[in-house]
Amino acid sequence: MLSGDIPPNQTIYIKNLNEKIKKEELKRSLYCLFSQYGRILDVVALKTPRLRGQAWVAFLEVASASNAVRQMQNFPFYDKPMRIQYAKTKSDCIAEAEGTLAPKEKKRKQEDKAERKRRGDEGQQPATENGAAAENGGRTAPSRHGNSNAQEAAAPNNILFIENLPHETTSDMLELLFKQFAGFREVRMIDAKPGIAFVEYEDDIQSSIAMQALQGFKVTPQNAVAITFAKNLSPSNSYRLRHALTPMKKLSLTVAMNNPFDILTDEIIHAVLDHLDDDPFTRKSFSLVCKSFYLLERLHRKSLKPLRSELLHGVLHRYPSISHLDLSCCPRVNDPLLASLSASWKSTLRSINLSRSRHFTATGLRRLAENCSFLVEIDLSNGTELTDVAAEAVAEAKNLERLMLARCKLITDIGIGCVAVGCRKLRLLCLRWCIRITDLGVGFIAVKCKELRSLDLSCLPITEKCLPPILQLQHLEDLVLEGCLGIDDEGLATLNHSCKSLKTLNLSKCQNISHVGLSSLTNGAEHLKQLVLAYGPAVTTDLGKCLLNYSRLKSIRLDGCLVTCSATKAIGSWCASLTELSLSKCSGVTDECVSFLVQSHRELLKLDITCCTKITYASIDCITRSCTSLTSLRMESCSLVSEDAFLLIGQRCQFLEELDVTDNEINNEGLKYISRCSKLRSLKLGICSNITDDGLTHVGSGCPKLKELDLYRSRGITDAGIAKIACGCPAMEMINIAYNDKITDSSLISLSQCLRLRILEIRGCPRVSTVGLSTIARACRELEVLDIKKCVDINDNAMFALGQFCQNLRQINLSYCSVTNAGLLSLANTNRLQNITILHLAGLTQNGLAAALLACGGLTKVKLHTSFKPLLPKYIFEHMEGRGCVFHWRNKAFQVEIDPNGWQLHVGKTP
DNA sequence: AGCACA
Repeated sequence: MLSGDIPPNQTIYIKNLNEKIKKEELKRSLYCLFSQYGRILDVVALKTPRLRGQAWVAFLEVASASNAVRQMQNFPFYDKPMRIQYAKTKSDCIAEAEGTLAPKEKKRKQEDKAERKRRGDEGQQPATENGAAAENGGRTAPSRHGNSNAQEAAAPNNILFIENLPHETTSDMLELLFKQFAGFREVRMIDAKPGIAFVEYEDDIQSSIAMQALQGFKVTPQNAVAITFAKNLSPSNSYRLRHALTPMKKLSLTVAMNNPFDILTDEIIHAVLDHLDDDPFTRKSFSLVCKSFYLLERLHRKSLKPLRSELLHGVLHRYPSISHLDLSCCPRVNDPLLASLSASWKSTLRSINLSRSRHFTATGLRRLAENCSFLVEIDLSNGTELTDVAAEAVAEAKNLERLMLARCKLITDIGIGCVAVGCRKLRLLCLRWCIRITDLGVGFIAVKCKELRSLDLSCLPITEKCLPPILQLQHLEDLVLEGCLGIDDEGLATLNHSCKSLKTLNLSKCQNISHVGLSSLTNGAEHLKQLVLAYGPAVTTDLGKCLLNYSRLKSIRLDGCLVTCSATKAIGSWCASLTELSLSKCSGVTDECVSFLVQSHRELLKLDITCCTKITYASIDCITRSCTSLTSLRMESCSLVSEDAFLLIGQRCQFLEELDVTDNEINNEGLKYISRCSKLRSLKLGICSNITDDGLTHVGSGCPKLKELDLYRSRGITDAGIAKIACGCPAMEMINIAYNDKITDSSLISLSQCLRLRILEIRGCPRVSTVGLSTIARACRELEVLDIKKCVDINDNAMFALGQFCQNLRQINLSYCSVTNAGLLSLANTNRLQNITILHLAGLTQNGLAAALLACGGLTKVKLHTSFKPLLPKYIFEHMEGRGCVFHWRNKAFQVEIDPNGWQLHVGKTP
């Protein structure tokens, strides 16, 4: 090791530091960097010819120093790898703390230094006598820096000296000003000397903070106060200053002078960072505050979602503590990359998402599983090329708790058998669409992995034969058997076990299971909370009665089922109340059913009655009367519900956060009432042709929290309505105003106030142009998804603006716009573009397209017109597909214009 | 490469 023969020491010695970094910054950064290993007593760095590029960090504990020597060895710090050893001698601050720093020793040290200096300087400086050299050096030092003693600032202390006060200032006035800061003690003024004052705080840090905050404060327009530390301290204060400050406090004080944030301890900053974890933008702003925040953020960062795999190599060393790696934006992840990341984050990596990545094999997975022994989660969904060898490699991850293998269609019972043997700690396993896995593999899993909590077996060719061991799992809470057509009533009747721990059961699309099978399967499942029976057999009275066995049931989804009225009456006659009920697309649901249900489930929070086409005003009356705490109501296409029903929603359901009334008869009066729901976050008003700007005005003034608004084909609206929305809903993240022919640039200009806008759909708005979109691009820098299909007046200039300002753009549909080669190419500047659709761009040539495709390095999905296929050189496809991009070809004919009376499009001929 | 505390 680099520490060589030097015995362990509380202090570490670091060399090969970047000599360009200023001393104070270097000390501060070292402090930040090393405080992860323990309490630091002092950081020493000097810029003298002999000592530049080196530093000492003194820890309270030897163990901290040892860890620092080992773990930070060669850590790239200001672009240079640090070389770390134990220090050869004891630091003075430690000797002082131990009470062993004798004055004698100090003197001896000084002499040593003088001696060395003399020897080192031979030939360059005339030799001087020992004592004289030492003393002289001490005295001349300040004058070298060009500061006379008289002008030199006093050392930081607890008393501030205030100058340039208006003569009429009283101590009361000053007290008011200075007592806002913690630690305030008193103001002292001298009658004979107007214009100055002394303000005392409890300690130097508190006085420093007040100084920072009030420096230059204008008491009157002419009197900006000047604050310095007081110079002539009373004897008691000067004693305090000499003895109360530990070396570390001195350091943090010097630091506080430059940056007020630096007086925060690392623990506090880490606690702040813990709360920022899921928001990349906040973290980014955080690390831009100052260099030490930047550094700490790097060290603290635990999750990473790189936009491209090429970028990953560069950050392997930058972020030493990554535990969660999301590679879902990286279509190409090869074995060497898996090997190097698993080497870098060997002891930290706990979770990795490879669900959208390809080009790796069992070899890479094996390295991952072997290196990262703390790995608990791997998402390999969509690994359609992965075989049993890959599953065998995954089985090396002995601590794995969550494994997602959805659509790994080549993996068989053999592969899953390896996983069962290797990963005994599995708690969650998703085998959805692993169509080669049969009863054998599933049964084996259930026998071996006793810790399983959650098991997804959707669409597997399994039968009831694999169920007995599954139902014996002691902790199983979540079982998904969606689309398992091999399981039927007859088979289920053979079961004699029940799973008591089961909390959620999903039997959607299980056409062969009726209430008979359901009760055999859930016999004794007294903790069942959620039941999904969507798209299954008819919901009959018997089924309804069967549900009565589960007294703790909170949520039922019956989407797409034929529901009889008597069945809903049975469901309605429970004593306990459901919180979530979905009846979307249930044919057979009438007002009578709904009324019955909601009257006995008054605690309902979420209700979905999408496409319950028979219900009317009466249902809405009943729902809103009974379920006043409703937070989500989805009722798209309930076309018999009359316009006055919507008033009731606004009057009675003040807690609504989500409302979908797409394709309903709602009018402005209804919107007026609905805008009383001030908690509304999502409002869908697509194809609501009765609403106009008046209605939107109400929404704009009543729903300040709105994040999502859908006005697709709500053809009564104009720019004036959008202006009210833009003004009243600053939190807006997603807006759809597609196919509204009255919308112009003016709407886009108003929407540019919504700085958090992420998704903008203006497809088929023929009157918007480059001007409007460029304004959006300049203002809404978080834009991720943009649909401008058929906006024929949008041209290259708008693309230039997007390329310049919208660095987060992920997805764009440009079909039928007036964009040409140059505009398309400029989108490559956004760096993050993954998904692009271009059918019919008149100004685009094959060379322009080829150049743009190559330039947009992060593309994962490209939708093009078939006519381009033979025109592009073959190597383009090879190259793009090699990078992980998938091409989708469409052969739609050129569509000329939008039918002003509806959404049927005239189909014209190709140009 | 270089081990100090100003």
